[in-house]
Amino acid sequence: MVHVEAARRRRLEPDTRREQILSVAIRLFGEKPYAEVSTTDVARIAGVARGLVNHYFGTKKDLYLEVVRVMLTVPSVAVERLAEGEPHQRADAMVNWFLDVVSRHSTSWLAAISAGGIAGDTDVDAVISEAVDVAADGVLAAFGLGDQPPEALRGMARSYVGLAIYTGREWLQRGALNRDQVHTLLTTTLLTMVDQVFPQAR
Amino acid sequence: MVHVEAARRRRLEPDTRREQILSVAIRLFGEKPYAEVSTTDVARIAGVARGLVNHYFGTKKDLYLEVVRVMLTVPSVAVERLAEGEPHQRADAMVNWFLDVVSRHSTSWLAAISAGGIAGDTDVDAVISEAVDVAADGVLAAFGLGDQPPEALRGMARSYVGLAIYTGREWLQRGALNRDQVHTLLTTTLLTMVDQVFPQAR
DNA sequence: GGCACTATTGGCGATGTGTCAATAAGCCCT
DNA sequence: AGGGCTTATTGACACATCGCCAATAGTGCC
Repeated sequence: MVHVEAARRRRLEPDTRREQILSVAIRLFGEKPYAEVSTTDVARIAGVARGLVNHYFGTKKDLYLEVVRVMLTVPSVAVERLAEGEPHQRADAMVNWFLDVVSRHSTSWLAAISAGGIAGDTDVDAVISEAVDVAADGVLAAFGLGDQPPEALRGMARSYVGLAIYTGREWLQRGALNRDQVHTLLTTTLLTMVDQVFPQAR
Repeated sequence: MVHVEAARRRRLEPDTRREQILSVAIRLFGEKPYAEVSTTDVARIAGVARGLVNHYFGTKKDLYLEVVRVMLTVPSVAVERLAEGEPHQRADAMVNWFLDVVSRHSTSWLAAISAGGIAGDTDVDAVISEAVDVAADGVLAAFGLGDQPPEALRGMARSYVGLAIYTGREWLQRGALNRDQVHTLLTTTLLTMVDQVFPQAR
């Protein structure tokens, strides 16, 4: 006779348990949109009572914010290494780096990006906006505009990042563009913006 | 003594009632994000039983889709009028038209755009994506590339629209850019893309 | 004025979420 | 080894929202 264990309750280190639940949440939110993932699902798959999820992460949205944060956390590159050579080379290197990162984590990246607002949700927007800020500052730094940039300049850089994001989706999600096309589009526009647009925001 | 009417039930034409409820929904979804608007709110403000909302619009998301559709429906311009003159003039006219439309309906436009996915919700994405398609086709038409464009070209045009959207937010929501700066950014990048990027997608 | 059509209501059942007191797992100390 | 204590974990309660549907009552028509 098979011995059916009554799934005894196990007690883990808070950090361990927290991370375990988080990994389950990352997987689920990567598969289905926010509304279609219930904390009950997360708890059940993690083999845990639903109350525990709330205990560790507070509200469901808090958990989701944590997930998006992780998904958008990108191996921060040594930006200094990009800030070398001709402008054309810098743009090329930066775009390549972006495309590498994005294509490597494509599914989770797409999920996180298209989380752009739980229909305008303030908190989620803030998290994404922060990630965009980091990327934009990276762009500016690569062209030696990194220290104390005026707000307008940062706005323009963020716009460019927005273009990169949108074009990335066009490549990875829609499949309307291939990597080469995305590459030319992004390098070309980046160079024109650095040359002709950025100077307008002194 | 004040005569307190017992709010008698009133019977309207289905079309009228539907539109009345829809207008309330448009207002509410323009003010708060999706999750913070309940069909109960909509019904109460419309002075109607909640069941009626479901009766006319089906599910809550269906109602929301309808709202986003209306918000994104833009006075379609006579594109032909944009397709005149030098490329620089065409770009200028197109960007100006976009900025006019967007600034006029700024609040509802922002709400609809930042609805970009109820965290990746498929249906909402489809509606927004459709609006982007229309705009992208407009861009192509303005430069005489409108008939039977290859999919890659449409993808590039959509990317540009994505840039425009993102830059618009940077202007109207963040306030990091002023209209002039947005204008130069969009015209400059549009011209480079038409000149140097679009040709790559034959 | 009565009747039929149907717009409108109100309540039921199901699902999901946050909270909190009760429970028990596992370590420490004797 | 065993009893006690900390606290990780549970389970249930209260509340909100949603979709659905039979019952109700305006309103125009004969």
